[in-house]
Amino acid sequence: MTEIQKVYEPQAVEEKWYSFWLAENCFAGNPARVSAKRPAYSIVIPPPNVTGVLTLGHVLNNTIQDILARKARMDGKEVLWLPGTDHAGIATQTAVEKTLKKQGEIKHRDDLGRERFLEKVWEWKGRYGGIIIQQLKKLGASCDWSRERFTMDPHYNQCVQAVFFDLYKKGLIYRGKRMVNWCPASRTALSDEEVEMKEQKGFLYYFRVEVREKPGTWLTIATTRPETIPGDTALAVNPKDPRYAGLVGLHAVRPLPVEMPLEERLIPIVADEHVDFEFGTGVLKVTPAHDKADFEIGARHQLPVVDVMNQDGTMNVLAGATLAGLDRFVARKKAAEQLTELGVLEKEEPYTNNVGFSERAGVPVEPRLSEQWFLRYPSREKSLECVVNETLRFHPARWAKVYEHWMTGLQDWCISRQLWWGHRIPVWIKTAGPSETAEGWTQRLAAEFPASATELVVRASGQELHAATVHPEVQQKLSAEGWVQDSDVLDTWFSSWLWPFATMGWPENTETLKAFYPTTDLVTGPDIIFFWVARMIMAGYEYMGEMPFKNVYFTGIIRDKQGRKMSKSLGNSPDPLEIIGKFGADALRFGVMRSAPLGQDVIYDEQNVELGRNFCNKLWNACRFRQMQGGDTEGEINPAYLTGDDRWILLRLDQAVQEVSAALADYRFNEAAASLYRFFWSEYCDWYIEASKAALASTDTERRASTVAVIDFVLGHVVRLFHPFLPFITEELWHGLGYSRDLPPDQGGKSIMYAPWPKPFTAEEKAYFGLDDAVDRRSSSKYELVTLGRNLKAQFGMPSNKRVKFILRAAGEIAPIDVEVVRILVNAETLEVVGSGWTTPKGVPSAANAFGELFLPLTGLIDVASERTRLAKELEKIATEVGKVRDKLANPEFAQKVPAKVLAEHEQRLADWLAKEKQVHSALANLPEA
RNA sequence: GGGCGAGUGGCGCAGCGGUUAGCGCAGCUGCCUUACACGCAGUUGGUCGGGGGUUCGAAUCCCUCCUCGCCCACCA
Repeated sequence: MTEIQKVYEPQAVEEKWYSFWLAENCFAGNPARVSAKRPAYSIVIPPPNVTGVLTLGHVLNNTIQDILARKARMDGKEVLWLPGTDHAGIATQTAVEKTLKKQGEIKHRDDLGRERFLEKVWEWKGRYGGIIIQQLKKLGASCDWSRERFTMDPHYNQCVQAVFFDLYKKGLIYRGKRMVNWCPASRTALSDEEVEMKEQKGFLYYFRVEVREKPGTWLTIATTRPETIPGDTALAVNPKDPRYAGLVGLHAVRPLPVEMPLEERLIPIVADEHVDFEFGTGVLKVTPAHDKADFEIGARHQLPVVDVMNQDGTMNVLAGATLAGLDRFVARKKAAEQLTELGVLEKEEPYTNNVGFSERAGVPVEPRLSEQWFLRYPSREKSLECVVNETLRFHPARWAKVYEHWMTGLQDWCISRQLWWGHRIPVWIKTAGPSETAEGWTQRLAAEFPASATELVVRASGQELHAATVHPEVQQKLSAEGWVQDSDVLDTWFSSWLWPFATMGWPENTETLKAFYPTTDLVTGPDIIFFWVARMIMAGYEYMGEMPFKNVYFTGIIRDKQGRKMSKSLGNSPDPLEIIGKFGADALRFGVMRSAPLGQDVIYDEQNVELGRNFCNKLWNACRFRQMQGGDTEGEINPAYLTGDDRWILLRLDQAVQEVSAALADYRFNEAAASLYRFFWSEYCDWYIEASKAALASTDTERRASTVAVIDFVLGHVVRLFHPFLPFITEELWHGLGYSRDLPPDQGGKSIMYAPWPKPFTAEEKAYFGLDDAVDRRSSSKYELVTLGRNLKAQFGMPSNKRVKFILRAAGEIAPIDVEVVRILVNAETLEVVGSGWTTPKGVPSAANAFGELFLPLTGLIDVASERTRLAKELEKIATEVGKVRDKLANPEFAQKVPAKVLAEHEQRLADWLAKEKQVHSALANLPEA
């Protein structure tokens, strides 16, 4: 540290080191360096939306990835953390469209047309596309930026097309007219996963219809959607329902549209198992065009399908003159009014039911019959199996169940979207003319383009011919011949699912793929387990023959203090960049990680970041303290000079190294952070540094040098252990303290990120430094006695800075250095050491433990009565505990059944309490008469 | 309706068969003791959601109930 400031100021330090890392190419993952001795470690980033901005969710997610990547580098692995962004079809298109509308440029995207609109989106991407990447850099993310990918890169587009083509060829992709989830706001189909069920308050409308063949016979029907009545093409009852047994096969008169001739409003009454006769009246109106279940009933009974709605959710002419043109929700009310006017509405009751919402647009989806592309998922068995048998591990493991459940009930995936921003479907369509056949076209094109044989499939589909091809010349030819390319694009996730290998150069078998696929860890939120994780696994097996990652770590969701999800609309989502500006990136990282238990939601509280900031400052100052001591950097530790405190801190360090390594291996980041925090703050700073001041003040230069060497040893470990969490400050300290000095560049000489991860001591090292349990116990009990001594002062109302005289009667031999340590720690003016023969003067408060006895001679200043009360209270507590242990031991069954070890423990505990009781008794007896 | 997760001092968490139930924050009381007031020392709070059971022994295992959160599910 060139400049020693009292307070750590992160901004300049962060700038400096991030530029340094980039300039030195520290983040590059190089397949050529991978070997048996240097194994590969890889992560692909969950690509954020290209036009997105950093949220706390990203902070959590990417900090975890960065910790994993940095730890792996320190473990000597060749690390590739591959970054990039996602084109995010609907989200981006809607955002751009909205902005253009707001700016008054257009009313609808149709005003621009496909080409010009796409130009605008690319323009937008150019303007805002880099923001989130820059923000990730501020966080300290150690991605290999030279490999940044975008899901609409030309190469990536080729991958998507190739995969589409391949699946089409395999017959897994098909086109069909089916019920899909239609979003009237975005005017596109959605997959089932993009639909969110929400409770909706509405009404259940009861209306009646007359049976044509039995005038005077009326049936009452309950529905939540009266506006779809004009689309009803049947009534259905359960075949087992005795109430309606005689009516099946007859007809009812549909009330709407009113202007329609009665004969055209006759609909059959059919019997279908699907009808629940407990619900409503047991009579179901069947609207095949606007309900998935109804569609199926319709199919079973060959009912006509009458679509009464437009793409945008307004009613069309088939809904009748009154409803036509109205929005579906307005039409609902209007239809109810019409029923009232007709006198057939019996009642409306308030009713709450589940309605599917488009998760992007936030409006109810409309089940709608339309022509779409579907995918029957490939490689399903392997994908299910690998998670079930834990070849691919989920952390926490419970998500495996969720995955299993979904994989078991897999439905085909609707992959086409009626959008413009995305990968256009590589299929050309033509209405088949007379004598035109798929075979004919295949032969013709194959003759003209011999190389196209494996890149072209022509199929007949009803009246149409479909030519799927990834061959550019064939594509041109088809256009020239009057074929028209399908105007739909693919679901964004149809490109994202290729991410782990498409970003590494697939379909070529690149060096990168060979070295880094499958990736090691994937870090993502459980909310995209189906959207992304599951699909990547299937794509991985299908195209690489192997799983895409070995581990998936599912983060929690970031919530605010009140436990609410962070959201823009609630305004409870703080800007991470502002937080970084205020507290520093390390502070944010540490604050978030400390409060992020494995797989548990994270409550975000700025206080945690403040704590992180304070922690960095503490670390800074502890290193500053070291620097003020001068002396050689990382000198030799001479075992002959090690104090009890030195040995104790080395033992505790060893413990911390083990704890942190184990926690990180299990993805228990918060525990790793907590271990480090505790070790560094409570053990190293609060006890060791203070105790070491005795040795540092020593005139014995050897002793002093040895302690400085211990400090360097511990700090050198501490900064490395912290580096994955706090990359910036640790880099600064690593160089500032000169720990990088004698190391080769690839082992920490250049950057701490290549310094080896600390290892626990070997048995030999422990023996060499004389580290054993006895050392630990003795120092611990020394510190415990210090605490008791401090308590004495506090109890007698002495300010902690008041330097008084203490007397110590040690339980055994005591080294002179320890006397000085105790003196400093209790902040005594003098500490007089007396022998066991020393008699206690009357009225001197004392405290004792295994280490010895401390006396605080106050020469008559103490309040005898309150001291008596205090000791009496203490005795009371001891008596309770003694009682508890005695009762246990007295229980014959206890002695019989309990393991010997536990029995011994209890006996020891009793002895300890009794000893303590004796001490308190004598202290009490020692009080002067009142 | 099914599945999952969580209920421990004011707040956030740890402990998951045997400890005097821990930790951090906040609170309170002293302190600017020359690394750090983004700090130091000391300290008040809980009997572990309710009930039942297993056990020599339960916050920890089992059963049941309650509360909260998430996911899945075509009852109109």
